[in-house]
Amino acid sequence: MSGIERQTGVALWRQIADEIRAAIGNGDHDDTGRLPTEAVLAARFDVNRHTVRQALAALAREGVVETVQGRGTTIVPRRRVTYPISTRTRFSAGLGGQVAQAVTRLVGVSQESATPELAAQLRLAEGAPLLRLETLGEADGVPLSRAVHWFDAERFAGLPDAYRREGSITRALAACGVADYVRQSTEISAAPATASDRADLALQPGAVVLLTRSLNVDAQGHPIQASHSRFAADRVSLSVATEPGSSS
Amino acid sequence: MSGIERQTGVALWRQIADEIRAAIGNGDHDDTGRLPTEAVLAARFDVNRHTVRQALAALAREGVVETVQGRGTTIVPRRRVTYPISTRTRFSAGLGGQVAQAVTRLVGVSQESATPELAAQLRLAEGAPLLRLETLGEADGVPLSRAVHWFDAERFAGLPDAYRREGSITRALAACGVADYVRQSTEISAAPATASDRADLALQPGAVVLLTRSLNVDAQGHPIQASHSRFAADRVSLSVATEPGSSS
DNA sequence: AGTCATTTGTTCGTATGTATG
DNA sequence: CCATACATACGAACAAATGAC
Repeated sequence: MSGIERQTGVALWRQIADEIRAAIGNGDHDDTGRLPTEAVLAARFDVNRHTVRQALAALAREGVVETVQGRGTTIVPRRRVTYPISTRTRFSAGLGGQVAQAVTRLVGVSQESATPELAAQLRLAEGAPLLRLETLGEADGVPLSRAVHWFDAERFAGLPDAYRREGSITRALAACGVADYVRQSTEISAAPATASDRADLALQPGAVVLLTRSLNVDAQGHPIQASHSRFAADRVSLSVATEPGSSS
Repeated sequence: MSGIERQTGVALWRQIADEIRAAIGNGDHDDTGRLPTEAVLAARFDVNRHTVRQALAALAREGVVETVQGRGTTIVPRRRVTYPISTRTRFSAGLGGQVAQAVTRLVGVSQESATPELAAQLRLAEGAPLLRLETLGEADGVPLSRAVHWFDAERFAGLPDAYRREGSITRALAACGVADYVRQSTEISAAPATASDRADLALQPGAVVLLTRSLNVDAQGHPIQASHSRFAADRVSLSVATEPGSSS
């Protein structure tokens, strides 16, 4: 069972590159961080050595591995940031300690009318005006997530200006009179990265994104913010603590 | 910005198929459930109509769309099962109401020694004997998830037999003296489906899996079960409720 | 019924990419 | 490096089915 298939529209060298990248991501390698030789890989995947070389060349271009003549191919170490999901979910604070600098940048502000789904979530009339903020989450200069946030445009008219002043949604909401809010629900799925994901998050073709749809409510339990986030799955994992007292 | 790229090792028709599949998954289509004509899609992606046809043919083979001569291509309605993650996470019960029949099948039992990570999670000595159960979760005959569960082999020696009698981990644990348990933590990530994922979950090449690593503890807070699960991302989404009183 | 525009299905040929040995 | 076999992509036709008039 070599695992790769022909005539699937994906070139063998790319399938092999994807398998090796996934294996590296799962930590399936010995302590040396050394990949098997090209001849061994060619035998394992049941392809010609040329094909393995093409796969390794692609991974080297991505920066996943490094190949040196006479020495072999070694894995370039990389780590995955864990993003906690709890009642207190906030982007920058959640990454604290794992990275030197976590920032969210505002990349777009617009107004649109509520779809049925968003209206129901935010308890507004269908078609009600919504404020739409697009943000890019980065850690140490590496893009981690792209998100779209929707707010009641009437209640939060001053939010974009506040965001530009304060530099975070939490502080911008505080400036708009929301002293506190909690994450009520999060729905998580995953999908292949789209072309715009690849552009915004600097991903390779074949990469995967983690998708979340979440709702934040204020202290009175009234919904204030609906969000759709897209995380680079090879750089982020989500952590859910399900302890009864997790609200503290 | 057509979004697709040439010479990436992924055939254009497959990139287009992936884009269309993702768009359908995101609900980006009008109410008619009708796809644009081949000519329109060819113009949008800036490719020949043949190439679009190849992409649509692949999606039709997957069952995502249906094409009729003279009429066009329509989306085959499909829904995604939502799997709730909470302190009370149980496979079959969580899907109740969404599907007619949810079952977990035991597909493998073996014994192995604890890795450092598993030993720390289960509070056992490194190398301690572990019971390893592999299960396949299905809903209405469609495979949804594949999971590996680890238990202390000494404490739960009778578990495999109990599972075969009872047909569920929850009831098997009850038979082993664990009247109740709760989900303590869940870590979620995503990755391209591996070859064995595709085989076990009947996935197409290019499919994506949602990965969870979780820990269950008994009423005294002592860890009893560590699990690694792999969900078919196009058939399952995970739902996290983060309400303070969600333990009920 | 028939006509028409629209849309998918099929068949040529040609050029380039992929994979092997 | 080469030669060979097959997959991929394009272009230009024409055939066949659909739905509306």
